Amino acid sequence: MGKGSITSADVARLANVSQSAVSRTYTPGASVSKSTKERVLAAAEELGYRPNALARAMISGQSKLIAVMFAYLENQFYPVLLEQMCRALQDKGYHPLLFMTETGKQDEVVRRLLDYQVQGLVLASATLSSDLATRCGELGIPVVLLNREIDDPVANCVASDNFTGGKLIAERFVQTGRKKIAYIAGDENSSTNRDREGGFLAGLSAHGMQLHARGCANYNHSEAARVATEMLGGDDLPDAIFVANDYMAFAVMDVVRSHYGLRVPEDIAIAGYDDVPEAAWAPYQLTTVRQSSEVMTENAVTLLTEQIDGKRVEARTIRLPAELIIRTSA
Amino acid sequence: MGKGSITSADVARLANVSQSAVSRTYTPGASVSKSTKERVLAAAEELGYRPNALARAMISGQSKLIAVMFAYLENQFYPVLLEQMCRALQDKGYHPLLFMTETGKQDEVVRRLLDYQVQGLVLASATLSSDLATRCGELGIPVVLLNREIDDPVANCVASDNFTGGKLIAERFVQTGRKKIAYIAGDENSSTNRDREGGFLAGLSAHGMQLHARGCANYNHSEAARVATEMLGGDDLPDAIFVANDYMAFAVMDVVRSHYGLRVPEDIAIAGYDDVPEAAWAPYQLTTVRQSSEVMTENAVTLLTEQIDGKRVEARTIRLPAELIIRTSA
DNA sequence: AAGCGCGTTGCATACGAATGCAAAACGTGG
DNA sequence: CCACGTTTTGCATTCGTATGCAACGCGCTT
Repeated sequence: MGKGSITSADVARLANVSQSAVSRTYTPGASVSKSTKERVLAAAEELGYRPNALARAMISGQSKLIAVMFAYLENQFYPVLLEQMCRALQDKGYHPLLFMTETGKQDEVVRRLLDYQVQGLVLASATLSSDLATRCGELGIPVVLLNREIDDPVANCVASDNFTGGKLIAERFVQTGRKKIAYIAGDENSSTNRDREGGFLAGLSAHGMQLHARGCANYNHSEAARVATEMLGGDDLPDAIFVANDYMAFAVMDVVRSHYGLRVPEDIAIAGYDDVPEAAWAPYQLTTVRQSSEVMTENAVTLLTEQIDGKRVEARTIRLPAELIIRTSA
Repeated sequence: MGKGSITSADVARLANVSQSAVSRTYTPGASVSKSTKERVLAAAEELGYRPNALARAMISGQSKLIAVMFAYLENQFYPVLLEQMCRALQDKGYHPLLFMTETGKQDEVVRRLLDYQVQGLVLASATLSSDLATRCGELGIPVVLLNREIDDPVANCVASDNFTGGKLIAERFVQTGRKKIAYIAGDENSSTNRDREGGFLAGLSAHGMQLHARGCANYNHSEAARVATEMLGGDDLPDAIFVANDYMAFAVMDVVRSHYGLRVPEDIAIAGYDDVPEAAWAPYQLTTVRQSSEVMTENAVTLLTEQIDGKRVEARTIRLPAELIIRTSA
């Protein structure tokens, strides 16, 4: 940097104005006459000048940086979310600083992210610790949890109505005459799993039914395959399985068909959650609950920017309506 | 920021030392005695002090920021790459600033990214313009192109040996007795497509064969489905199709089986490129060419950091060996 | 005890842009 | 032509940290 970079002072010299004038030219709403502005811009153009965002951030306290944390990107729901989040932030003039972090090493990561004076924090992947969100809240930087809810009053949450979503799947199973209904859970500690399972069980018991079998696969593809293999290994097979997300549901369907030669949905109905793009693909045609990543992103960014701009202080939780997408798998 | 933030001066006051001493405590290799270092760290701990990375970046010229640009994340190869890139950069003390950008709006994005004084630039997705890389090279910031090659002397490139990869697929088709061989291209302007297709054609003509049909789907899932539908609509069907990447190959397989009721590989062999995780899933079992995202990432980060640290000035191109992964689709 | 050298320390300044304040330029009306 | 109000402008300072330089202290030698 040191050598080649052109500073506002350089531009000022060339344009025969003060450094302040240059600064004001690039500050919307500042007091500069049209003529000096033009001269500054011409000089800037000639030198290839661009204001140093870091210096600007220091003095204005506006880094325009937003930290975005994900635990993993394998589940296809998250890349989509990330892509949209990125574009939405860019459009509003913010810049996403991306962090990937498994549970456990979060403390270090959060410290480093705070070093960069980020103005907000977006947390995705259901498995991130939540007292971390609390800590940031204390420091006064707005936090949005995506696809996860906690009762902490400092964190904003955007999630789909997982309870209702689970219930919709239960009703679908019941209506299509399924009797032996199983559930394969995601991460037991996540709010998404808790709510989806809660809604699902509530839906079943509303019709006087209860779970036939249950397993847990931690939102992991290969674990889901293993759990499904076990679940179908006995002789009292389920005739329907609700899998806590699409990504695991794909693994389950693969086991059901390839390993056990069973048909979906004739022998077993399968349902997932998320409606990732792959759920609509021919081999799966997965019945699922849609979580619109566009809508989630939009809401998250709004919550964040409102707090940054000081338009609102208290955190909010937005629960988006669950929409059942019926395809052939159930 | 303004209010709550604790500065090195605050720590200095509490520890009864100068601000310099605090700074030196956090600068590896600086001259501080053990005793003052301890006092500083104690005071810092008490106040919850952390050095401001932005201020530090300004003066040292080391922002420790790396810009990472992707055009899209739908093709599952890219999220995997991104995740690994992120972790690798984090491990080396760098922080990825993520930008999503379609071709066309790149200029604006690049300008904004340069404002943040990034120390390096990673470009992924085969469809990014390449004179952009040139421009950054001129500004003296190292550039690495992932999964794309250009002949510009300022840009580092890391890609698999796409030519050989394409050739391997051709040989596989020939060896398994395929006669009417088709190709579905990705983006015509991308080096990946050029090389894969080139290698593929070379492989065919080495056995005195030539292409039976050709279409282009721009690395896009739905376009691939459309192109496949057209290609199989006539009465002189191909008996093998090489699709320029896995992501499109899935769409093609879906059309082949669901829309036309043909069997893979009995009626038509299908091959892809990338070996994304989904290629190993039961419904696809796709024969493909592996590009190891770990190895690509590793090489890219090394190239970048070497140039940043000034250990090397000239750019390099690394071509990773192509590995044929044979599954049941071909 | 004086002299030398090395490891520490603080002072002052720099990085590059934003901004409060006062001075200067401008424009208007009397 | 002057007085007054309204922009425009520049000066100086600020953000938080790093670093060259000079001063300092300590231990060791002669």
